[in-house]
Amino acid sequence: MGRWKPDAQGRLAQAAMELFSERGFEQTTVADIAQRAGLTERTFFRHFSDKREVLFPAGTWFRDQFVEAVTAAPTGATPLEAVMLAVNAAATALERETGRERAAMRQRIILANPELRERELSKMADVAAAIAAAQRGRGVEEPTASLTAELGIAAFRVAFERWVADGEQHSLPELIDQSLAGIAAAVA
Amino acid sequence: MGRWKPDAQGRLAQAAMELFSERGFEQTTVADIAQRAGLTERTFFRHFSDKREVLFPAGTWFRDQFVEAVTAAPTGATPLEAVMLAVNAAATALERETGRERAAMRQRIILANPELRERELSKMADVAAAIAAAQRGRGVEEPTASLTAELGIAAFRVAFERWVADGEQHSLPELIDQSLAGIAAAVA
DNA sequence: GTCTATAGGGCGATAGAC
DNA sequence: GTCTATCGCCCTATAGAC
Repeated sequence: MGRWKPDAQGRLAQAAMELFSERGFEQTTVADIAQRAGLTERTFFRHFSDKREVLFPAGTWFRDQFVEAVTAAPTGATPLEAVMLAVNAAATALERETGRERAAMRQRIILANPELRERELSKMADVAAAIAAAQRGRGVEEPTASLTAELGIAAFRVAFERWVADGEQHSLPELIDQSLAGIAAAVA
Repeated sequence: MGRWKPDAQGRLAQAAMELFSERGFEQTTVADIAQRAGLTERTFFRHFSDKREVLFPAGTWFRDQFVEAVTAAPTGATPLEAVMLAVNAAATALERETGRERAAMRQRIILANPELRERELSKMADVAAAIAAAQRGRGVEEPTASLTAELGIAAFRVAFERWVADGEQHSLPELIDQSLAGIAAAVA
């Protein structure tokens, strides 16, 4: 046994989720979170650059799912096909690793607060930029690289919102397919 | 002449743009902005809910350009056509009312700071949500309403970034057309 | 207009792990 | 010895309360 209890970051993230659910993001101070995790305020800021970031402890994991799938797409795949593969891969990984219940709880917290909504949008924009860069790495030129990346993120966003809605029965990859089909139908 | 100099909000916005350009967003305090505008810190927060908002003094004007154009689209127009009309109308209005130079300066400030980038993304997400609502008002069903809205915003975003880039010669509506054509080509 | 709580950064001290 | 996680205390600016 070390001097400190293990996984300080995980305990902070867990405590934050609980407190944000119980009394809301605004009504929870960083000191509250740290206290519940058995740590101090100062330590919180060593693990997370700001209070919102505690809801995104996965770092670049999510973004990496997209980037790796784009990079691994067959050489013959069109730019849009590469993005479609990536969105599907990321959706499958998210459903497997996080699960619908936890994703829905996290989404409820985020939607309840404008600051958290902003941070979520920022993370998705980072993903879009990373996808565009990966596309350029496969030889796709601008503006196609950015446009297909934005298209993929748009499809993901719409599918995700439906996935976490009450009463939704379909799996995330199924909803992604519906999103992508909807885009194709709208443009046709 | 009234008791106060006119257009307090405009003076605050102008002072903020200058100071953010000169020394950056972080290095500028609200007190600095208020002082340059000849007002107090307290007055700043009566006009803008937070420090970032001073870069978005137009309120809902920008969003309204999209919504009005979607609502005014001919009944026969497809969902995507309605969005295309709206994006073009908003681009034309922006180029006319703001101009490329001022838009580019504002964009430089925003890109230099993550907090401002987040706020910008949030505003664009508000526009997308408003477009989707206007589409539903025309009888377009989900998820098509949201997907076409996201598509339009994606086209606008990519075109806008090119427009404010150094050395760009095309007008914003021209770049919008290229974006929309790029989407059609990628999906075809 | 004044007062105050909280976010969040700077810096140094501490005490394990190695 | 070095490295790293934790804590303590100081500070300022934001932003909301009164």
